Amino acid sequence: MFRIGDLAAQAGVSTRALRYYEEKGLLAAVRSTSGQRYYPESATERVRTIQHLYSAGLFSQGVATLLPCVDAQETSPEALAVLRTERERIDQQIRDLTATRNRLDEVIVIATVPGHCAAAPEVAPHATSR
Amino acid sequence: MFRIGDLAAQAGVSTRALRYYEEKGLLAAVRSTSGQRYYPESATERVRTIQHLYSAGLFSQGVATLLPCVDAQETSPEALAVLRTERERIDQQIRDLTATRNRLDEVIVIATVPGHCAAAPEVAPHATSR
DNA sequence: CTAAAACTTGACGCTGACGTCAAGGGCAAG
DNA sequence: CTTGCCCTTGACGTCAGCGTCAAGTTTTAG
Repeated sequence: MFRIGDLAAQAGVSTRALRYYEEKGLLAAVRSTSGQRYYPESATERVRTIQHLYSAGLFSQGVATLLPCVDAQETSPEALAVLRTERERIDQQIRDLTATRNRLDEVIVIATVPGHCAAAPEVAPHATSR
Repeated sequence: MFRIGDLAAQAGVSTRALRYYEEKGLLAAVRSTSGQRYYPESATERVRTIQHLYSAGLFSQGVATLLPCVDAQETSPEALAVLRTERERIDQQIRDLTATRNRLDEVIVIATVPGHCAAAPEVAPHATSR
């Protein structure tokens, strides 16, 4: 059983974040008689999952809905709808990011390759160096 | 030459956003003697570019640095560093998002396919229905 | 000319995931 | 027992990209 500081160190987040997750119903903790939080080993993994979902653009509400599915394999029909919606959103986001990345790559190539040619891709026919 | 309301409608953003972009040095406007803003046709495209960069996770400062490169093909060495840093960040973000999407897909499959089997992928050998 | 619509600057509000004090309580070591 | 670190709740602060209201000016339509 970890104390909050240990879990924070393990998972690489702040104790404030962990209390915030509890407040949002994302992360439960066993309390000692004096009120101190204790977490099982599995909490580390759960915190990482929470972080992933957050960084995928979900809000606390969405994370709260999807967490039971992701780690307990229990999927309510309501959650399934959220799953599909979020999946689509993430997929779209990936497409947008890929497009933006390609544009940046183009700019980088133009900036680094001296003899650049905007209109013609100028790809080597069938044999590149190495 | 568009007025601010026209440009907002064309680009699908608010007038507030356009003034904000100007404040951040992302979008210049010609001013009439009375102070009203006028934008060239090309502003529509520029606004879309700004939106793309924002949605890729850049802050105003980063957008301001990269904009001259993206639309004028002038890349300072300072900007090139930002380009590469942001490109890496976006690339990492794409990898993270893809991983998260795959996890969601897994949950969706488990939730929708009745006879699910966690350990074995159970892919049909070489002939699926339809 | 006049009224409505669109524009101006200025400034405060909002949202979300925390950061950061503040003021106190708990607990193992010497 | 006391020192010192870790914990508790509570509450206000932050940051970024705008939303929104206010009060006044300008442009456009009839």
